[in-house]
Amino acid sequence: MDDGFNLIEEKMSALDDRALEHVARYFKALAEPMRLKVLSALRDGERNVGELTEISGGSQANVSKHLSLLTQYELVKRESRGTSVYYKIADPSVYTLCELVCGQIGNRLAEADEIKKLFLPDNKNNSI
Amino acid sequence: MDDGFNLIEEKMSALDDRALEHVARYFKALAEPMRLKVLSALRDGERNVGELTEISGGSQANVSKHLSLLTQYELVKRESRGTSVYYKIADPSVYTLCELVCGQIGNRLAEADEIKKLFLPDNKNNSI
DNA sequence: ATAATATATTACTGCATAGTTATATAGTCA
DNA sequence: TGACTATATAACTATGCAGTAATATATTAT
Repeated sequence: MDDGFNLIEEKMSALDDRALEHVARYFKALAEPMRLKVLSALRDGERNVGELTEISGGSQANVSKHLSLLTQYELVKRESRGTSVYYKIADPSVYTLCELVCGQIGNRLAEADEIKKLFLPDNKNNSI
Repeated sequence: MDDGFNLIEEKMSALDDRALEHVARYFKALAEPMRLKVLSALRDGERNVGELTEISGGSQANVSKHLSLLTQYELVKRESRGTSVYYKIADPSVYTLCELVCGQIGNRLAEADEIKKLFLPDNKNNSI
């Protein structure tokens, strides 16, 4: 009984709750279709808010809010240039995450294969 | 203008919304500290609900609900044995995801390093 | 059958947040 | 300066969901 509790306590000490919350928060940033859409649009390079709004099909206000959140979580970087604001990926390894998830889902879902391409390196046939 | 719209439309066609929602849903499953705790507890092998409840420090009902969700999303597998129900990881690549995120956060947060170990292969010093 | 234990589920509360509309801020150009 | 454009923010609504308390279901043992 006592030993059992000690073992548990060790586990708990390792599981620093504050750190776990950070990890969860990061996943949460990726847990929104619209944000994934924005991130996918940034795969080929920077885009300003207007472009992202058009590409995503969302409202300007909504896209701006999502970009604000992504900036807070340091998934994207913000650069104001002239009257526009350009965003770009802060760390490309975010696409590795997306690919992994697509791969996992792809095991049970055929449709996931299509979006997997979105997070993979350049298609080469950007014109088509 | 027309060409611009076509380019956008191509992007949109590629971004199958339904598929994006699946990816988002998967990330959402990982976007909860308690669920991460449970997944981390399952790293060394299967556990029943009672053990997971004790390890996580949550209530039985809450842990059960999280396990139900993780089962739905096929992150864990459920096996009823006797009066207990045992859960185990459905696909170990979930830990790759966690490690990646810990790595990204670790770049800005020292505390993330500790939990990174939780998602890495056996510590060997399980007794300590 | 009854009791005891393990797990799941229901009904509920409170909080976080996605999306909208309207407005504010900031940069550019006349 | 004032008009114009791009982006951000505020106030609001609606929805989802984490957590709790109580109850239901199911398995085992007596």
